[in-house]
Amino acid sequence: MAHLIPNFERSVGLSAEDGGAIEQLRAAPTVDAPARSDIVREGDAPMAARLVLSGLACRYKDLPDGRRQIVGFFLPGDFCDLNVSLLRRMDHSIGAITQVRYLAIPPEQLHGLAEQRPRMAQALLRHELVAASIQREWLLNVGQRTARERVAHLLVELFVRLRAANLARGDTCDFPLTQTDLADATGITSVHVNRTLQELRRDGLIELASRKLRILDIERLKRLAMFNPNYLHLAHDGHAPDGES
Amino acid sequence: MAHLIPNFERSVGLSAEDGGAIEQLRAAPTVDAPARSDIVREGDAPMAARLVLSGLACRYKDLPDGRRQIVGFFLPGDFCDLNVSLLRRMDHSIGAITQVRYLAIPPEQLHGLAEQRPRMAQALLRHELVAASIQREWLLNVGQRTARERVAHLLVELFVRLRAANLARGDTCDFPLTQTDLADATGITSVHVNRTLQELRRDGLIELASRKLRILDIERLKRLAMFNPNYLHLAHDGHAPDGES
DNA sequence: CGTCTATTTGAGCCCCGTCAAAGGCGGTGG
DNA sequence: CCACCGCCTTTGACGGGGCTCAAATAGACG
Repeated sequence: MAHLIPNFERSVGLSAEDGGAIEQLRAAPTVDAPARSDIVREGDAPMAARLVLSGLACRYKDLPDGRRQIVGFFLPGDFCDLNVSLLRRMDHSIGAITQVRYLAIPPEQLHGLAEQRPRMAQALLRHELVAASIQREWLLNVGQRTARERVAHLLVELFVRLRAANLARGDTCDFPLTQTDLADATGITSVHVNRTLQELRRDGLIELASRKLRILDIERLKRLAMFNPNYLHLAHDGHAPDGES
Repeated sequence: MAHLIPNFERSVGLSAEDGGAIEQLRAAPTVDAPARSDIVREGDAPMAARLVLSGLACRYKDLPDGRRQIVGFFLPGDFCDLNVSLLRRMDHSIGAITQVRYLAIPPEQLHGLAEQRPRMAQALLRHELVAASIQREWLLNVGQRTARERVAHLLVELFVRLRAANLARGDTCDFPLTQTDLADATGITSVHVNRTLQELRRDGLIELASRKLRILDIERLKRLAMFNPNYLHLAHDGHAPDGES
């Protein structure tokens, strides 16, 4: 587990001197959620912020008749619902795709941490801003791109994020999403996701089988998806604290 | 203009005792943007947070080939890009639908305010969380609902938000959006928006003409749209400050 | 009263959804 | 080691919701 917290540090832009903050976080209880279980349901009262240590989770919303939209994925190092104690009811659900291990951080601990360590608070806020930016790109994806472009874009995004989290090796990464998951995330049918994936395979862009994704031609895939990495804000280039560039 | 800042206070959940903070905000320069102009372009370095005083603005993203997705609307009292100084480049654009008057608040002023007045900081954070929640509902809207449902949902949301901002009279409100705007916000074609609006009119649900919207049957419209108001978090029911309910 | 933008209408068709069933694959137990 | 089971993937036929292209009409504004 030790290697997973650094993953969070990087994603959040903390340097080693903030290690003490990390130590405090590790005091929070670790929880395991089985694959395909719900971690939080819409309508619940928010109980804790969650820091994903391992596994893949998603945030989703559904309609009374069963239609379901995945609105985001949580990779190891990602926070769910950081500031959730400011709102009374959850407006979305969180589900585990694979088995998920996470830290359940009580609101008081989070508040205390934020007050003691302003840079930590800033880093957490930044993390939320990036999440909101990704949400916007998804809306563009679902609203404007064709099925091919949508699937390609999602694959590229996940691959880039997994690589940034050190969870890819070369051009390959684990890929636990089913085609139904991809369908719910892109707003197309699982049947059509299947045909779209076959096209991408036929065009020599990807390999995808038995939960492994291999990107054969990332440049062509990015062009097809009109992928502009800016929205991920991967470079930590905001206000560099204390003048260190 | 005096009546517009209270509109912001309510939307953000501040009580009268925070009036001093409001006064400080009014020190920021007021700017007018002409209708149909861009206020911020994707790729710009973020310069200031903006508090809309009057008019209607939107946040949008576009693709290299011209396709465009509106990802949110800013009503009077709404903040754009509150914490934008934490990210180096804008990942989206902001455009004025009508003429828009806003306060341009420099980052330093905002930071100072947040430090002096923790309740203000909390209120601003809450505002951002609600904006993120609305984004998620939009993704559900565009990803899962049919054209009829999408348009109905957007109309209900805008009406409810305008009413909450005291910008509706009875069942009627100003509605400056063109059918092209509605199309860009819902991910359908303007031609199809037109036909969809005609259906809603034929079914006795709305009247919409010459920039005026009238809701004839809000309950039926909500049912059609599967509108669940939770996501707007309109009741200020988070941490009630200092025990006042 | 001309110009510009927004709305409306029509015809044709294609992308993607629906429904249904078959096949593959991993896990489990006998 | 095989048989079975559940889930996921794949395939086919068909239909329809929404897109495209194009042009006509209606309003807004000077």
